[in-house]
Amino acid sequence: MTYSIGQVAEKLGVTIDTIRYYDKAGLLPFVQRNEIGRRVFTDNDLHLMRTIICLKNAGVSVADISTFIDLRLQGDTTLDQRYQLLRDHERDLQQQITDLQDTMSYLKFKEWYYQTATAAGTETIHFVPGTNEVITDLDQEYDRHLTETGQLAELKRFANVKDYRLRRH
Amino acid sequence: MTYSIGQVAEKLGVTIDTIRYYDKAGLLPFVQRNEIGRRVFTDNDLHLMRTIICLKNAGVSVADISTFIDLRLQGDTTLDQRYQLLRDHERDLQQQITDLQDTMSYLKFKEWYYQTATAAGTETIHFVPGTNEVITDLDQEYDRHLTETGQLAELKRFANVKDYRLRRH
DNA sequence: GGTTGTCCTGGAGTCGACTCCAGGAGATAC
DNA sequence: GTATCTCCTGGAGTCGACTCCAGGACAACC
Repeated sequence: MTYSIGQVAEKLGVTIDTIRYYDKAGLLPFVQRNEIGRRVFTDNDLHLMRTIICLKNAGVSVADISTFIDLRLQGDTTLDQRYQLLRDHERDLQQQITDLQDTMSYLKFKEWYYQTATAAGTETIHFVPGTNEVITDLDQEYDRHLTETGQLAELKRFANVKDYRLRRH
Repeated sequence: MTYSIGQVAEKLGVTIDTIRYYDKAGLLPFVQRNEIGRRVFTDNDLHLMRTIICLKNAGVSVADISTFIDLRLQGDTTLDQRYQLLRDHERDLQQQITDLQDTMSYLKFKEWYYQTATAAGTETIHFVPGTNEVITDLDQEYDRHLTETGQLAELKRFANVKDYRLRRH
């Protein structure tokens, strides 16, 4: 079973141009051509391309993915290098996830800020009276809110957010 | 207490150029100038800039952040719009986190693939004998591995990964 | 009064990852 | 036999978010 570039694009949810761009960039050296010069993709090629797309989703640059593909072409002697490369990107990815979770907890704080302000009809409930400055220890009030609604414990259970308050900027 | 652009850059961990770029882009209309035209930042400005940086971390574009700041300038009538805007970005952010977690589980599968291949000294243990094609139901073997090492249950507990196998491409 | 340091502006350049385009070639449909 | 479709190439253009640069101003120290 083989596929044309259009069918592959459809299957993988990317554009034809993107596939050609990846090919130009050296990510698809394994793809064969037919008599009239058109690309012919096998099921195995699709497997590999899914790995490429996965690495891309993990935030790996096209240049780094190219390195990975080169290693693959060199055969079994590079197995360990490829493993290490994936491990490195796993570390990056974990960092990205943690960062986004931190951002999420800040966003939730801000949502609480606007919810309470909307309820009060004015943002000034969060300001130092007579000024336009936000109360400095609004954190503590938010903590009380989290405790009251039983969300604090849940938040603290987040394995990789040791102290959400430290991370909330 | 006020700060110069250099001090703010230091405090927020961004470059001076980035701050000026944000100012040009309309993200910092609240920042005042002194007699000789230099920017003067207050503690309150820093608060706001942290929110801006948080939104940026959440993947919000500069254009969208600009909208948020504009709404803020319009006062209390826009409180609800600002809340909705944050909610929308929370949804995006949750999607991003879920996607990264899926990518992570695929990456872990690939690591297992290379670990076992390295242990065997050759990648061919994952190929259909006599070919260069990956065994199609390698998934199941990986499942067995996860079960044996007690990781499957843990993986399934991931709230937002309903079926990690569906998502692993 | 010269050097150094931090700031200012407008505008050009960069980078990654596409995305689009012109011009052309086989295959298929009517 | 011509219109339509899908494919090909090289190369130019785009987009967002910076990043850098030239040329200049003020302040502070020596």
